Amino acid sequence: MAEVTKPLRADAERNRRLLLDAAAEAFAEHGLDVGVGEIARRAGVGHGTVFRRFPTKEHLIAAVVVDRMHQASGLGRELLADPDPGGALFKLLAAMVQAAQTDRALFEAVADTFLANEDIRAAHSDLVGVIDELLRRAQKAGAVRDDVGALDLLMMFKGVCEASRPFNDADIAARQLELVRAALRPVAAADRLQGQPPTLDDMERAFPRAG
Amino acid sequence: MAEVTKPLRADAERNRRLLLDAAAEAFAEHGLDVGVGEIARRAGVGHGTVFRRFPTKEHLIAAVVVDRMHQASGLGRELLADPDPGGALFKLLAAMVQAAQTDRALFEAVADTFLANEDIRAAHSDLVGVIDELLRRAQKAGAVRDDVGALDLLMMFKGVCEASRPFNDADIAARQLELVRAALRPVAAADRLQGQPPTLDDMERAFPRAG
DNA sequence: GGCCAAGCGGACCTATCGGTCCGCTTTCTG
DNA sequence: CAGAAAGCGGACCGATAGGTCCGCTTGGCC
Repeated sequence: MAEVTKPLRADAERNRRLLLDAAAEAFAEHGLDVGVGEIARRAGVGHGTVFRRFPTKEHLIAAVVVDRMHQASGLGRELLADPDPGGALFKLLAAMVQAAQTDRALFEAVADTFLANEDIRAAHSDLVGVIDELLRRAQKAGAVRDDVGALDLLMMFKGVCEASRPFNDADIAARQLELVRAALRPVAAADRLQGQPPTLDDMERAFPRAG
Repeated sequence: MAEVTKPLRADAERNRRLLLDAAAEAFAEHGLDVGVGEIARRAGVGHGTVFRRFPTKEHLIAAVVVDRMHQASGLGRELLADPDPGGALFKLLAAMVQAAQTDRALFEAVADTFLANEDIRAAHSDLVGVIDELLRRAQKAGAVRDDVGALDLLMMFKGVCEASRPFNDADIAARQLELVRAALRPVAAADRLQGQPPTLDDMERAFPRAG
């Protein structure tokens, strides 16, 4: 996980970025099944180069995923300063939904096998942390019911992405997000959810550490 | 689309069922990427047999999907007689969520390329029709906000499935479904959704007919 | 019971994928 | 500027997938 990376040579670093971008683009267009060859071609490098930088294809995917997650948590941190707690939370969700519409394929990766990857786990925990802060702020302000947790939110977010993905239509995604908003409105005591919100531990259980 | 199928020979018909069941099981366990060989082995037939009955692997997948969709719309029709309109709607959704938790992989298929398959399209339209009836009943009874459509529902359903899938935990899925229920509660005029519910035509646009 | 179409299954083909290897080139350092 | 280390890329490999073919078997009908 994020070793002490000695600096790459200039050309190597440049190619690394080219590859990450090309990979993100290729995954967005054709799903995770695009061949490494196609990615290399887009990046304008030999496909041997891919495997020197990323030991396996999974490593490459993981690197792209981590990249995107960092973007999201970065935005989330900025939004912590937003004067409108409820609005800030939904701004983040909206941005994530939009990003996800481009990077559809990556969410497959996160969900399926790759949470076994330590880098992704770390980036994911970080993101959950940020969302948690935004959520608590929104709850304290009375903008969101207080019987839901960050993971509930993240799951609903994922739901919106997956549900609206095939339409590839921003309006439809926005409509679904609006329904999420409705689901999150404060409710009468009688309508509160049973049980506790899922936790990161629940996820750990669902994704046992590699091995 | 559902040609006038001349009856199969007895052994062929038996093998067809064996294959469909084996395929459903294999897809559930290992995702859509299981080899045709593995499916054939489970069914206890040679893998050449698979390709005689289903010209390509996609046809096999489509057949399994159609099977499941018919089950859902069948249940939906029964529920139309349920004295509690709101409850009936959610009973169907709950059953579908549960089924989807087993047949995770199949939903991939529906979403991605396979709505290009005519059989699936037909089964899907039928299911949407049933859900639409159940939904209108529930709306007329005041159990559900009336600014959502059947496809809104189906999308949220899909969202719940996808979101809770990796947890593989019925409680978590139920919790998400409860949040959907919250989203569907009647709302004040000010909180109504903008625009119209998505229609089957929107889907047609998103999934152009094969060609 | 005998004939024949329908069905069967596994050997086989081909394409493609992830991944390795090695001779050549580029960058960095002293 | 020169030598060494790092990087490069494409030929190559093995595995595995979906799909075809054809000699043999089986079930259905007169």
